[in-house]
Amino acid sequence: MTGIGFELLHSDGAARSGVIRTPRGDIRTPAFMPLGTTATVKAMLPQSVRETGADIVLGNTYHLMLRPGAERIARLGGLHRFMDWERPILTDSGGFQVMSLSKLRKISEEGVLFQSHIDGSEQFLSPERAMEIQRLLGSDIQMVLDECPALPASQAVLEKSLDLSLRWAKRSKSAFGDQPGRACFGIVQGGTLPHLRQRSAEALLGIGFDGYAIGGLAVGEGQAAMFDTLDATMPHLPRARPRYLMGVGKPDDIVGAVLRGIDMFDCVLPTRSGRNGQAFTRFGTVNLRNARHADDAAPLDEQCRCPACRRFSRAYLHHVVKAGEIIASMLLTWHNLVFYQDLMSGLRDAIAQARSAEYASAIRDAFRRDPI
RNA sequence: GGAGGAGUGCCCGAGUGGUUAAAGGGGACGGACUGUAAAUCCGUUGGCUUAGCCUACGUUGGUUCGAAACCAACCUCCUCCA
Repeated sequence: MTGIGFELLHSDGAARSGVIRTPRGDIRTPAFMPLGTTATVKAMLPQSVRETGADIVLGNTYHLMLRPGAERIARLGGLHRFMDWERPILTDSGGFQVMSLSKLRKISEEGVLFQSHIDGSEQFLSPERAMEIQRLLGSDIQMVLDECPALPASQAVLEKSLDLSLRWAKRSKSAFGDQPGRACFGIVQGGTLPHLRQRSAEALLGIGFDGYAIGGLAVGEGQAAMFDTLDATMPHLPRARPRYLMGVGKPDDIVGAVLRGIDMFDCVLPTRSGRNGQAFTRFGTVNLRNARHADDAAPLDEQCRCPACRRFSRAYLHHVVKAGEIIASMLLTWHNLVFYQDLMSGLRDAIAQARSAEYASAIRDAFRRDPI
């Protein structure tokens, strides 16, 4: 294997904790990876992102291809130096944009023709080009180009989509080639259909990847269906490789997935919700826009270590959210990333102590309760 | 003192006879957000016994089948002239 190392440290039922070792640093798993789609974790300085406990962040092939351009980033010394994040970076391939920008693209066997959402220009992304871009960026973990279908979808649609994704996976792996110290992950698709998930996983294993992602979930199927799909998929993934549930999720989604053996997560929620006035806390979600916080001198969570909680009142956070001040985005993003990272470290500890089910149950309860 | 102009729902502001409980914006209140077209988007915002009724467009009175809209007087504000 030319990629990266993965060391399992503890397991507790299906849940496991470990370390992914890369030349740019270790990634403690289960890991939450903040999104830095356009070469920035929005509203955060890289050093602050690190201080939340993040070992790795994401970048995005499609977005960076459009602006500022992969070749430009390469000329400027690569994505790590460009965005001042010297630790590992995982790049998504643009597969998610095949769904999220579905009105602005055409799929063919060869690849995806996007109409740029920025200036309308045509941009062609093939599996080969997606991998070339990720190599130019200097990505440590590169994702194959896939098609992420929205759910619900018919079996015929899912099957056709899956087959295309598998052909693209093979081309992606081939284009990835041999990059010492860097990894290439395959992406399992198949909607919520167990037999398709199995077929996808087995085909990807046949190609051989450094890690296996599960894509196409949390796209409208609901949590129960998502968990069922995980239950059906996990047995077909090798124990010795990292498993990455793409785009997930809410705290209780993550906890449920960790219990099922997932090692890696990414999601816009902590950052986007932070910019939209919502905080994730051990009491559940708190909407700082709500009037009930206006006179509340107490911190968001007196036990939280983040600056928003240590130095400001709920009343202040409410005020800056309502006033649309930039510091509101900064503070709530910071808080949410700290919450997510502490959630992950709590899970890692719980797994090491063989009490992950208990920990998970507490998190689920918090997010069922009305927020305080 | 004279001549013009204006007063609309929490605020600003459209509307000059019926399709107006009254556009639009803001504010307020609430909701959503899951590999980021998102510092975004959506809903509500007079009252009630809510398929309806009542109260509302400075005040009062009038014209009309019908008035936020037309007329008169009054009140308040603005501009210009003396």
